[in-house]
Amino acid sequence: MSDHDDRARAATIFDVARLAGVSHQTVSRVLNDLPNVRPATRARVEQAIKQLRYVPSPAARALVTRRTRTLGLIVTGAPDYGPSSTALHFNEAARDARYAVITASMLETDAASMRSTAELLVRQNVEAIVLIAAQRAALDALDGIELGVPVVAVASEERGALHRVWLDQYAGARLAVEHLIGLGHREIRHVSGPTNAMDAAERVRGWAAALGEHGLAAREPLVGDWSPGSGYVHGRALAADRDMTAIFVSNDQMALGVMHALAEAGLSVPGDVSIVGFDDIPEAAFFAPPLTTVRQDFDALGRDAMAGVLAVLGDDDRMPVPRVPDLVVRTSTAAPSRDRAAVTG
Amino acid sequence: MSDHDDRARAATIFDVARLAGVSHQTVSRVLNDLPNVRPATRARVEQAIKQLRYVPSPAARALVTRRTRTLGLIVTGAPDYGPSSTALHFNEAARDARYAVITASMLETDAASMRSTAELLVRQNVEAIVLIAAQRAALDALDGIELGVPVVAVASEERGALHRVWLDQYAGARLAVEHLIGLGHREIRHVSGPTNAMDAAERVRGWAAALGEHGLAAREPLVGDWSPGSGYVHGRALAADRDMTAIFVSNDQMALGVMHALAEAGLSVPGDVSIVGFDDIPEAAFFAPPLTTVRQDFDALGRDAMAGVLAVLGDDDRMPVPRVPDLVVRTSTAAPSRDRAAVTG
DNA sequence: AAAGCCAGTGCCCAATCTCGG
DNA sequence: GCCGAGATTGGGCACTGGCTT
Repeated sequence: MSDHDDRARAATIFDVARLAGVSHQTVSRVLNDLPNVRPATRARVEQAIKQLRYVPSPAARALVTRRTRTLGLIVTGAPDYGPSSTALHFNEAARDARYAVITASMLETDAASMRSTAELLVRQNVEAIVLIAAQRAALDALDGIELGVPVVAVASEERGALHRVWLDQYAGARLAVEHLIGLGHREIRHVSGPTNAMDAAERVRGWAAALGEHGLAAREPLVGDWSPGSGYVHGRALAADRDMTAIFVSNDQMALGVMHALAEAGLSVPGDVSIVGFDDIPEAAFFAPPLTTVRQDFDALGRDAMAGVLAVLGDDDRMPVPRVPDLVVRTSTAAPSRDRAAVTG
Repeated sequence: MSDHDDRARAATIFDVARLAGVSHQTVSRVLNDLPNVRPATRARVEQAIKQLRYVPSPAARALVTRRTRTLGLIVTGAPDYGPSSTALHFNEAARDARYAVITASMLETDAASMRSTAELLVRQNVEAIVLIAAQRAALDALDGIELGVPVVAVASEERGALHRVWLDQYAGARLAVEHLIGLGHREIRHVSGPTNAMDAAERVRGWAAALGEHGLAAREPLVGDWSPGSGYVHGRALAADRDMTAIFVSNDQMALGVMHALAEAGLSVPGDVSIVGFDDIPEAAFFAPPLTTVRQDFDALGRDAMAGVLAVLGDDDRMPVPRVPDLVVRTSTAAPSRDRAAVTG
C-alpha cells in the first residue's frame, strides 16, 4: 500500500544469536570486538550477521551507551566557496571517523537563531558542535551560552569558551604583501572584506603589519563585501590613484572585479598594476591574467575541524595547529613599471 | 576532569513524573498531546518539564516508535552555487518540518562510493534519502539498488525507482533562446555544460528545440565544464565565428569567461554579440555588462525536495510540480547589430 | 577462558485500575 | 453498583555491561 511496506523489519541481535546458536550478548561481544569469544564461535556469529544483513540499531546503542557518535555542524551565511569546501571536507573526515553529522545551515546569524539552532542540535544528543562561521556575530552568539557539549569553532578570532581551529589569515596576508614588496612595490593598496568578517580583519592586520615593517604607509583600505561587484566598484576608484602600483585584494572574487575595472580604465595587469588575491578558488587560474593569490587549504581545514573534535572529545590527538596558507604566484604580479614608479618616486 | 563531566545527566520522564506527582505515562500523554489528561494535571506536568529543562530522548523514542525523524542528504561534486543553495534551503525546510538531516557530502560519484554512502545513511535509520546530484552517474548509482527507504532525487532526468523533484531546465533554456530570437537573432550558438551533467543536456535540448521551431539551424554546441576558464576557451573560438550574433551559455560562470574572451577579441556585448547565461548567481548582476540570464529558484527547489519527502512519507501534500525558471533581462542582450546581421543575412 | 544471565537505558502503548457521579 | 474519564502498571523496543557459571 504505502512505500513503507517493503521495508522489512530489520534483524535484531536475537535473530543473529539464534541463527548462530549462541546467546545475544555473545553476538554483542563480537560486535564490539571484545575478548573471550572462541574464534570458531566468532566466525559463526559473523557468518550469521552477514547472512541476515544484520546492522545494530544506533538508537538502542545510543540509549544504553549514552553516546550517539553524532556531531552537529552549523554553517552560517550564503554558500560561499570557502565555508562550503570546509564543510564538505569536515563532513568526509567525520564519516571516516565513523561519526554521523547533523547539519544546520542558516542564512542568518542573529543570536536568537544561532542559539536555538545549537540547542536543537544538543537536543539531538550530538556529542559536539562544529561551527563554521565567517561572521563575528555568529561566533559571539555561541560564546558564553551553556550548551552542555563542546563547541569547536572554525574561526579567525579567539573566544573564551570555544575551542578553535583556523588558517592563519594574518600570515597569509603578510605573504601576499611581502611578495609585492619583494617585487619592488612601495604603494600597495588593500581592498578588504566586510568589517563583520573575522578573516577580513586578520588580512587587514597582516597587510598593515608587512607594510609597517618595511617602513611603508598603509592607506585606508577599501571595504568590499566579497562580491566581484564590490571589487569592481573599488577597482574603478583605485584606477584613478596614480601613485599605487599594486593591490592586495582580500578574496579572489573581488580581485576579479578589480581587474575588470582596471582593464576598463585602460590599465594593464601586471604591466601597470599588480594584483594579489586570496583563497585560490578554482577559477583563479583562469582569470585574465591568471591570478597570483594566497591558497587556503580548506580541505585540511575541514580535517582539522574533525581532528579538533576528536581532541576535545578526548578520543585522540591534540588540538591541531593553525596552518599557514601558501602563496601561489601566477602572472597578475610583476615588478612595478618604470613610468608609474617614476610618478610615485 | 574531562570536558564531559559538566554535562549533567539529563532529566528523564520519571524525574518529571515524580516532580509533578503523576506517573510517567501521564507525562508521556502530555508530551504527545494525547487526550484524557485533566487541565490541572497537564499544567503541573508542563511546569515540571520546564523546571527540569526536560527534553525527551530521541534515541529512546526512536527505539520504540521506529521513527527517527531523521533524513539523509547526499550531495555530490564540488560545492557549486546551485547544489549548495539547494542543500541549504532543503536543510532549512527540513528543520521547519522538525526533521534532522544527516548530510553526506562527497566529491566522487562512482557507484561504489555512492552505494556505500547511501547504506551508511540507511544504517543510521534515516526515513528517506535526498540526493542532490548534478551528474548522471550519481543518479544511476542509486537507481535500482534496494535501500529499504525512499529516495528523492533532485535531478533533471527520470529514473525508475527514484522519486524526483526538479526545475524545468528545458523550459528555461527555451526562454533564453526565444528571448534572443525575439530580438532578431538568427544564428545562436550554445556553450553547454559537461556531457555528464543532466541539467546541461536538458538545456541543450531546449536550445535546439526553440531553434528548430523557428526554422533556425542549431550548430554543434561547444562543451564546457561549467568553469569560467572553459567559457573563456570557447569564447575565443566563437569570437572567430562571424556569422553568430548571440550565444546561449549554459551557466553564468562560463558566460563570464565567454564575455572575457569576446572583449579581448574586440567584440562588444551586446553591441556585437548578445549573451544569455543560466542560474543568475549573485555576481551576474555585476558582470560587465550585467548578464541577462535564466534565474533558477534554488530556494524553492530545496523546499520542494522537502515537500517531496513529506509526500513520499505520506505525511503531507502531493509530489511538487517542477517549476519553470524566469528570464532575467539585463543588458548583455540586444537586437543584433546591422553589420553583423548583414554578413549573416 | 568462554559464554550466559540479569538489570538497566528512556520511552510508548495496550491493558488495567480508580474513583466521582 | 455501573460508567467512563483520568491516571497507573507492565510489557516491550534493541542493545550493553557487570556479575556468574
